[in-house]
Amino acid sequence: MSEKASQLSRRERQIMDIIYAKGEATASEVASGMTDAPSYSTVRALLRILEEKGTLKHREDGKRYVFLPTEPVQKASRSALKNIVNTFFEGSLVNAVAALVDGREKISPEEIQRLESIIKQAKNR
Amino acid sequence: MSEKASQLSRRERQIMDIIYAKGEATASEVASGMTDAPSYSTVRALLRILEEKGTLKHREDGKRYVFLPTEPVQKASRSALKNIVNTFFEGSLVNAVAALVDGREKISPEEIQRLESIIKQAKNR
DNA sequence: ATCAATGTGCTAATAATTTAGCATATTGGG
DNA sequence: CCCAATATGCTAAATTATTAGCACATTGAT
Repeated sequence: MSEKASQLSRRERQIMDIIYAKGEATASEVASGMTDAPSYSTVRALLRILEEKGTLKHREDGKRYVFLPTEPVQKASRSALKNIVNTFFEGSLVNAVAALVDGREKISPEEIQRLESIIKQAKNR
Repeated sequence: MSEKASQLSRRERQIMDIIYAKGEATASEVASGMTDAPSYSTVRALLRILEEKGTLKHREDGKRYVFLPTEPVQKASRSALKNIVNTFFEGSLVNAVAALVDGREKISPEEIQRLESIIKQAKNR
């Protein structure tokens, strides 16, 4: 289990999710992305805390700060998936995929094709 | 996005994960499942809070309470997967599956076979 | 039948999170 | 040139979450 991720508080996670989804974001973008956003000031405070914790970093774009995750999205996403597979699917990759596919109304032929090629690739490894 | 789930605090989520993984659990089982467990008393307090929130319910087994999720595991797992797909994979099922498969060292022939049949089923729907 | 082990219920203190406010700097438009 | 808009830095209050303690009930073993 990724200990670090679960150390984040409710708001902190919410913010990280937004930033991961967007790739990177300014304080006001983060605020806009929250349905139940607190004040701008509060969002900035949380961003600062996340930066202190090392979860986020920022670059400067003119006078604004653009925040981005310290941990690359790929690593974070795999760790999140692994958590779910362990929590809900007893570690079974296949069961997780089944749930993903079943959860979908319909899957386009293009998607089917890509799924098939993913499996084909996995086969010869 | 599942709003309810993200309302849970750090400890609350930790407990829910344990209970989802086990299906159901007593207070002491939950405590055992936590690497950094606080006192038994604390765990019980959290279980009570989760029950007040409606996230958990319990049945009585002799004198003990056995706690189980209000929301069935299937529903919770799909909602968790959906969250991840939206947060990290721009809503793309296929990309999520790719990450799941890539994240694995090796996949057994049996697993490959099951994956293939999952896709076959999805195809004719 | 008594005592240790293990359970629940309730309460209260401490720690962490969440919140907003004020001071101040920079930029672009009128 | 000056002001509104939008930014950051810092601080402190308010709310939540986390924690443990005590009182009491039940069960099983000696």
